[in-house]
This record gives sequence, C-alpha cells and structure tokens, in this order.
Amino acid sequence: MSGRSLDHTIHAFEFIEELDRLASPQAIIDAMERSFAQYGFENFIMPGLPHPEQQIESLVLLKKWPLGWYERYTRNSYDRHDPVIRLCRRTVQPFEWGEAHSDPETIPKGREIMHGAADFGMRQGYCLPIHGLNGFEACLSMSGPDLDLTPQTKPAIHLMSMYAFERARLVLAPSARPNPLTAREREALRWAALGKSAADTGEILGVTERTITAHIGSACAKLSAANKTHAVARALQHRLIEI
Amino acid sequence: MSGRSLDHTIHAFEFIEELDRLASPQAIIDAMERSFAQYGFENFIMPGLPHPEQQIESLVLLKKWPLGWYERYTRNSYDRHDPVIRLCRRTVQPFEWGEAHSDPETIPKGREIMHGAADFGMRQGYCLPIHGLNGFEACLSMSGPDLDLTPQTKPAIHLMSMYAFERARLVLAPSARPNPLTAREREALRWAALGKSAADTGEILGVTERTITAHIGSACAKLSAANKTHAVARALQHRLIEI
DNA sequence: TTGAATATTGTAGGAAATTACAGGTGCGTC
DNA sequence: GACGCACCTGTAATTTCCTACAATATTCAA
Repeated sequence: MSGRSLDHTIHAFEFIEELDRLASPQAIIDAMERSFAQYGFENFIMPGLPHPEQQIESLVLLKKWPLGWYERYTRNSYDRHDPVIRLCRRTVQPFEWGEAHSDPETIPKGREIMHGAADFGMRQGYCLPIHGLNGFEACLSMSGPDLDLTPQTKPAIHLMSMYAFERARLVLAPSARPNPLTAREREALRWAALGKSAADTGEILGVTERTITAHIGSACAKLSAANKTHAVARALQHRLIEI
Repeated sequence: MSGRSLDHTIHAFEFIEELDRLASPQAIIDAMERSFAQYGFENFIMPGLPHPEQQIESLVLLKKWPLGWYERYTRNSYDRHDPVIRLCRRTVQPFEWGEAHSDPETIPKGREIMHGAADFGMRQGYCLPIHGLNGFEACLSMSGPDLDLTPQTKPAIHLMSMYAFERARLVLAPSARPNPLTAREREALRWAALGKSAADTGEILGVTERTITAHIGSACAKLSAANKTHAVARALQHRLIEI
C-alpha cells in the first residue's frame, strides 16, 4: 500500500475515535472540516430526506453550506427534484454527484439545480445515502472545488461519513420517540398489511370483527390516516409494524 | 495511533481493494477467512432476512458455518426467534451477539438458540445488519472462539463487512429484476398509499374511478395481493413505489 | 380514588372496494 | 396483419370498510 493510501487510512480511524469525544453539532462540523480537507471537501450538509408533507429545512442535522445557495434551494423546494436526493432514495451506496444525472423525471429541473450548485462553486460532490429505521432516511452530501475521489479514498470517506452521521444523530436526537400504537393496533395493522379483512383478523385474534375495526380506527386517528391502506403505508414507512 | 491499530487499518483497506478482483462466492469466503482471522473470526454467514413466507435457506448468500448447527438451525426454523436476526431488523449499527439478548419476545426460545450456537463453539459473534433497497434486508454474522472487538477494531470490521456484502451481492445477483408494475399501476398504488380512494385518484389523474379500480386490480394480481392494502404493503416492502 | 387510556362489543347506514361480465383504443412486435 | 399489452370505460352484485352513537371492563398513573 502506498504512503498516500496509508495516510488516509490512518486519518479515517483517528477521525472515528475523535468523534466519540464530540458533544455538539458544531464540534462535529469542525472535525469534519479538518478531516475531510485531505480529500478536498469544504462544504457539508446532512439533511433528512423529507416525506412529501415535510419541509427539508426542518430536517437538516448539520451544515456548512454556502448560505446563498441554501436559501435559494429551500425557497424553491429544490429537494423535490434534486437528482442527488432522488438517487439517495434508490441506492445505498455512496455516489458522486455526477452519477446522479440519469434520472429522466428530473430533467430539465435537475439540470437547473446542478447548475445552480455549480454557480456557488460546487461542481463536484460526493453523497452517502443513509437508510435507517423508523422511516428515517438521510444523507451526507459533501462538496469541494478539487476532490480526491479514487477507489482507495472512497471507502475511507464512506466510513468517516457513516460514523459522523451516527454521532450527529446521537448528539441531536438522544431519545427515540416511542411507538405511538398499542400492541393490538399493531397486530390489527400487521394483519391488514398481509391482506386480511377485519373479519379475518378478528377470527385470527379471537375477537369480533367490530373490535378489529375499532383498533384500525384508532390507529388511523393516531397516524392521521384517511383509511386502513393509508394507515398501513404510514406504519410501514415509519417502521411501526414489521411484516 | 498504535502499531496494532495501524495494522488493521491497512488490512481493512487492502481487503477492500482485493474484493474487486474476486469473482466467485468461494473466493470471497476465502478472502474473508484470511482477512478476518486477525480479529479472531472463523465462521461467517450472510443470509437474507426472510419474510414470513420465505425459508431462510433460500437466502443464504455466503457461508462458512458449522454444518451440524446450520442443519439444526434450518430444520427448526430458528430464524423466526433468533435474537440476532430480530435485532437486525431493529437496528442499522453492527452489534455483538451478546447485545441481542434483551428481546422479551424471544425468551426463552432465544436462549435456546444462543445456547445451541455455543454448543458448536460459537459463544461470541458480531453481526452487521444490512438494510438495502428492494425490500432486501440481510446481515453478515461472524463468529470465532476469541474475538478482538474494541472501539478501534469494530469500525474496520464494519467497513470490511459492508464491502464484502456488496461484492457478494454483485457476484451473486448481477441483474436487478425490473419493476413488474406499469406506470399507471404504480401511480394508482401510490395515491392509495397516501389515503386516496379510487374516485379521488381518478379525479387526480383525470380518468374514471373504474379505470383506477382496474389498475389496482391488475396490480393486486401481479403482486399476488388479496386486496388494495395488501398490494400497497407489498409494493412498499419491495420498493416498487415511493411515497 | 379518580380519570385517562386500552380493550372489548353492539347497531346501523352510507361509502368504498372487489369481482364478474364486457368492450373499446393505441402501440409495438413477430 | 395478428397478437399481446397497456390503458381506458361501463354495469351490477356482493363484500368490506368507515363512522356515528353507545356501552362495559381493566389497567395504570396522578
């Protein structure tokens, strides 16, 4: 292994050790700025991927990002059409921004966005999609004017990014919110997701059809769902039930 | 950074470079056996996590695993109650087998399984859950008689395991199966998942309610679903639709 | 102990879904 | 051109769902 490769492997693991001692978002950003500089990165953002009803601003965990671009991005809801965000939902592997182009649904809106980023000096970037539990999906997107992205450096960046994300999540959201559904509501939704009618599920669980209807109804209320199908979709999306 | 730490950082990245040259599952297993030996691992298995209707045997991507234990495990469908498998579905971070105990639903069945593994010399282990797309969830579980698991070695093992999994997936399943649903079927299911009735969706898409019913019906047939709710659940599970 | 949440069940009417029977158009391939 | 496929639409009968109005029992926390 070359000396250059050796350098970044050492830095990657040192960075991970350092993360455990960082207690604030700003400290994490600062550490990332120092440690990712060797690969040419200058800007970082760590947004949650918004559901259709959410605003992306409310989900940004960390950022060191050109302010003008961030404002334009959020003002125009670019996240709805950003090829990078779209690719994040379809892949689990990190990718370069340039690999996110071939999405027919985002052209030409996607081009506009990528060109806008370039106007703020961000022509190249690297993005790590993060597919977690509880319906929580996020990514870590990074940019810089002259990146060192090779088959040797990418795994190091990948590893550093994953641990940076986990640390940020721990620092920012130390307590997971509990499952709002009761055991019976989960059972009723689970059987519904498997195609059972209320009468079927009642027979399975040894209660009346009316009881299952009641459980489904209260689950709909808690999930703000319009009907059973909607409730099952939301429960699956937020990993409140397992099928 | 200590010399010992340095060793494993080098090995981790060398292993990742080596993976790209491996073309068969056996070659990957052999390479893992060599490279994971430094941490004390001797046995590996890489199963997909079965859905309720699936058998775990059909999902094993790679294995070097005690044969007697594997046979007993599959014969008794231990995967239904294995605390390690259950924790895999609830977390994205790698964990030691010992951390998977506190699942009230698996005791005492879970104890029986863990003791069974111990009978085959597998008292300690480490497991990396893999949450991918297309409904594909898997894990990489590793064991050995005397493991070197520290805050320094765990990230290296994590990284090596992730890339080994990706390589195995690439070698074993080079072609992704196409989405069986038509564009209209996906749209109909997507709006259904968002709580819309057939009449609502018809209005949104500018067709009659009857047309939406037909799309939902054909989607149900393709997905072997009993009804709309079931079809939405399966489509979400297999990432055929995005909401 | 008192109230809130959960679990259970009932009736009844209207809304929505499912299925079976039928039929039309357009598009691309063999 | 024939064929398959996607897409679109209709009627009608049946099933299932959804909701409003009730009611009883249990559990658990304030």
